[in-house]
Amino acid sequence: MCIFYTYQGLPQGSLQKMQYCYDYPRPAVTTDIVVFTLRNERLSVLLIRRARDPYAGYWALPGGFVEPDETLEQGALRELQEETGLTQVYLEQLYTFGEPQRDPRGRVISVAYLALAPQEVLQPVAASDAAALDWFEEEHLPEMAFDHRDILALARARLRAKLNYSTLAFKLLPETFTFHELQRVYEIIGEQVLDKRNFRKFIRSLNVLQETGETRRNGAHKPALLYRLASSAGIYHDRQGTQ
Amino acid sequence: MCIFYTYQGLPQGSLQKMQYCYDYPRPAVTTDIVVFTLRNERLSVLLIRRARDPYAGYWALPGGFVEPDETLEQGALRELQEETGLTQVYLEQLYTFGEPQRDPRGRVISVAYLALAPQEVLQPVAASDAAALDWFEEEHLPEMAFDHRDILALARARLRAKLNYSTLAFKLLPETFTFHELQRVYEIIGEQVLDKRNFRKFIRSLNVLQETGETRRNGAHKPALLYRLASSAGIYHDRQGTQ
DNA sequence: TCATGAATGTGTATTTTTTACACTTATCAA
DNA sequence: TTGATAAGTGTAAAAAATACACATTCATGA
Repeated sequence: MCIFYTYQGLPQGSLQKMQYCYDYPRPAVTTDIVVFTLRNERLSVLLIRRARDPYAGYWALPGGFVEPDETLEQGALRELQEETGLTQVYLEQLYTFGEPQRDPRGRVISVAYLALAPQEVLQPVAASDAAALDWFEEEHLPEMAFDHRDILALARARLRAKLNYSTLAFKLLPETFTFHELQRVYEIIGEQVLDKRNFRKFIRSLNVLQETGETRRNGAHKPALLYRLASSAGIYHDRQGTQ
Repeated sequence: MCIFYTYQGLPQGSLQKMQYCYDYPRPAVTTDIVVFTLRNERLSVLLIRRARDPYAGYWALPGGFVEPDETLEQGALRELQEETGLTQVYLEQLYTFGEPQRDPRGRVISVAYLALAPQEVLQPVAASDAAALDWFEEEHLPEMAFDHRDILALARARLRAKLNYSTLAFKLLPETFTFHELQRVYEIIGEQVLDKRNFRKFIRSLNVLQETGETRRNGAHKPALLYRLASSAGIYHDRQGTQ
């Protein structure tokens, strides 16, 4: 398969436009990345405004075609870097979307990824082509291209579902953080307020916190202890895994 | 994209072998299906013996190329039907495998599915090309082709992890079943023995059982009541989702 | 310097859930 | 009629989750 075909009899234009030929039709394969972060105490997703048809003017998830020699995850990371400048994100595979009609240009199968990062890491976004990139909160999503709204919805649901049996929440915080900041992550994603003492008990039972010894002064009150995620802590995937 | 290219100047052989040409290289996309069932109180997986290279003589998961006008799930079901005769199975997407080197013939991205069915539904397998198809227990797996061993391992882990927050176990039983049969499913997949009374409490708390009113006589003892999964019962995906 | 305001940090009692555990019942076969 | 076998049931103890209130530390300003 995967033959690089150079038939000399083809007109010059055709040669450059259609070099890759196969016995059977093949779908295009892309990655789409749902990047979540917390901004102003709101869960926000990074979208790109499409310049061209189809869906010109609509907003889309970052992503693009998978290249021949990269893994799917590498492809997702590369596209994210190229389109948004982001490099330091946590990434996990979400689901693969393959409805035949999901892209009007033809068959495109997309492997969707869920990405999480603290806002601090995401400053590069501001440096990019600002007009075409923006963060959106759940309640104020723009019109989205393709089936990207569905992908986003699944990512949101997955994030919420995994909160209680994973350490995903920590991926939305900088390296060191206070107990209260961590609690806010759980509250915002879970959309419910939590009792301070019970929350601390819950986190401690995970056995993944490490004291830094540092504190943070934050105003006219007692300073908060700073913690980090212990290096021994895994991600607790799937209660093992994915869905 | 996805152009049907018919350049008349090509030699006859080439025309039939390479009709589909694209601007950029595209991976092939396949589905692979991990079909689990319970046979003789053992969790077993359906494999196909490969006749050709690569991996001639090795065993592989059923699956194959996704066609242009079918969804990924339809592709998985079609391949399963073509290769094994199975039609009535529960199917859910597992994970997408895309290591560049996973198939020596070239770039092949595989969307893996987890399938479950009661043994009763799986009789067609016997009718198929018997030499090339077989069921294997976990402890006696043959040498497997490609990365299919990894796919199988992930499916096994997912199945076990989802037992306690889904109704997947029911998909391994016929329409009506006894409490004890259901308990055996949990015990076999979870690899632990369970207390009869606590198990019954647990299942009842799910609120998905419907009495049929029938009983099953099974030997020199009290007959067991038969139940079915209530039609109102969902799958309890993901605590919503996948990983 | 002292009083106030504001967020940090801690423990216990109650409720709920999970676990451990043993005997009676219905049927078949001898 | 008796014995063997799997079905079916309830309660007490332990563990986990929940509800709930006050003392501590610091900054600020009177």
